[in-house]
Amino acid sequence: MIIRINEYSDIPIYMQIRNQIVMGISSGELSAGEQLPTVRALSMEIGINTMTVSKAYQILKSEGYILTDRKNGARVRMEINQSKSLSNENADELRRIISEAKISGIAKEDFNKLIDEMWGK
Amino acid sequence: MIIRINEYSDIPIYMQIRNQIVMGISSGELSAGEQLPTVRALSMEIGINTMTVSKAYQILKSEGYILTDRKNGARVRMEINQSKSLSNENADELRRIISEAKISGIAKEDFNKLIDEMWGK
Amino acid sequence: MIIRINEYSDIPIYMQIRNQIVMGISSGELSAGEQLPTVRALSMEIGINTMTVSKAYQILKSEGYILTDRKNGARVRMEINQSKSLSNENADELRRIISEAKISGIAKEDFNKLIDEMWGK
Amino acid sequence: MIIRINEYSDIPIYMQIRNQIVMGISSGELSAGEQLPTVRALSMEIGINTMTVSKAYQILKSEGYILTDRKNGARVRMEINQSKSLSNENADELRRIISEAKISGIAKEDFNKLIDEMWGK
DNA sequence: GTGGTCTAGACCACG
DNA sequence: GTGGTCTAGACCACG
Repeated sequence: MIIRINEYSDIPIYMQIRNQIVMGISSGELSAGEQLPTVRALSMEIGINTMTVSKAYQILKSEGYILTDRKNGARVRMEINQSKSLSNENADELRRIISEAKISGIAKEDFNKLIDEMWGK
Repeated sequence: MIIRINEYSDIPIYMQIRNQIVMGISSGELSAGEQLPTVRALSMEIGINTMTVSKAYQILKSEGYILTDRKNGARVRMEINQSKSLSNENADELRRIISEAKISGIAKEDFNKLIDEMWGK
Repeated sequence: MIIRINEYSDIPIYMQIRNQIVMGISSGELSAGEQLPTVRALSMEIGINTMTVSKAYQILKSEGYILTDRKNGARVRMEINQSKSLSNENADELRRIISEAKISGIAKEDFNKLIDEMWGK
Repeated sequence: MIIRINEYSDIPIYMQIRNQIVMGISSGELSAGEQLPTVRALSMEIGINTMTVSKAYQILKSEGYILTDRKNGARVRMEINQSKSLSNENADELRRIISEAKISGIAKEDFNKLIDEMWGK
């Protein structure tokens, strides 16, 4: 899995890493139980500090997406907690995005199509 | 229109103001041409620095949502640019939210229902 | 409130800080809404790096014990979530401690007295 | 006696082994003088490095819980030192746990009941 | 002035 | 070899 950092983004690097790994898990690009690159390997690959990668991994761990053990590094968790609901933050964000979509003149059916595409088959 | 600030949110206050005004425009609570409160009035009402409100208005202006002139203060723009598409940032955010929704076990039809509710009739 | 770091402890410094603040809240030494020292002030006071203090505060924040805002720094949260149960980790620790207490020959009534003292009137 | 290792726990494996053996002694599952499995046998059984098991046994020996000799391997000590008091570390941990229990809204009588259950009849 | 982010570099426990 | 911890120092956004 390739992580791409946008150094000009307002989103902190550790959060970009976190987000891309979550999206990789969601898309199936990273499968349950799969090994993630080591903190050192990933930090060298994308040219950032190990602390920054480590912070991303710790967030993913605290969110229950990955597990780390001392021997093997980090792996995607086999059973991720299925809350079956959006976090309040994500719900707020979604409301904001929908508001902006409506103002920009996107039709409801086009927005639905966009969601379908992003969700995947 | 009432603006509610969460001073402990990770979202900067100026961005909370900006977001709520955009959502007000989108919902129709703020209509085209409608006068916004002055920077001074709004800052007093929500108990924050005028600079913070001013920053929110500047962003809204640069995004094309409002117009300001010295005489009349700020007003909702009559014709907001209808790009008919999401910004790259919003598209990225939407992808992230959908990813997290999928991992959390939300069914596609339930997500669609949520979108419908948020979008409004 | 005075924070004391034991540099020889196996417990990481950020965790010692976190623990002492939690105990301060529990004992009432830190009351709801009370201002915590700034990251910089506390790090200077106890002679450690700001990052280490910052990590302690971030953990306390994520656990719901404190709130931070950009203007005023960190404060004890007014309503802390009342789960009314021990975490699994704390329950495991408690079981281990009780086992060791029993082996060391502590009588049940003496252990109860110890709990009473620690709990406070 | 069955040892269960959680490879993802923050508690080092050697400490998990140490803890479970101490709890086994405390509960009576391991009786005074009873033979422990050899380092080699236990390490194979739970699928970990012999060094890790060896470290656990060394700690148990230094704490006075077991005796080792080349001929007979490790055995539970006949008379374990009865200090009749908690170690400083355990007392600190207990204070921390009680603090968190109080904050989480657990009533004193419920905490006492929990202690009773964990202590056993 | 406040917390948040990031780096370069170091050391350590674990296994 | 792995992640975890910590430092000294810097810069930044927010308000």
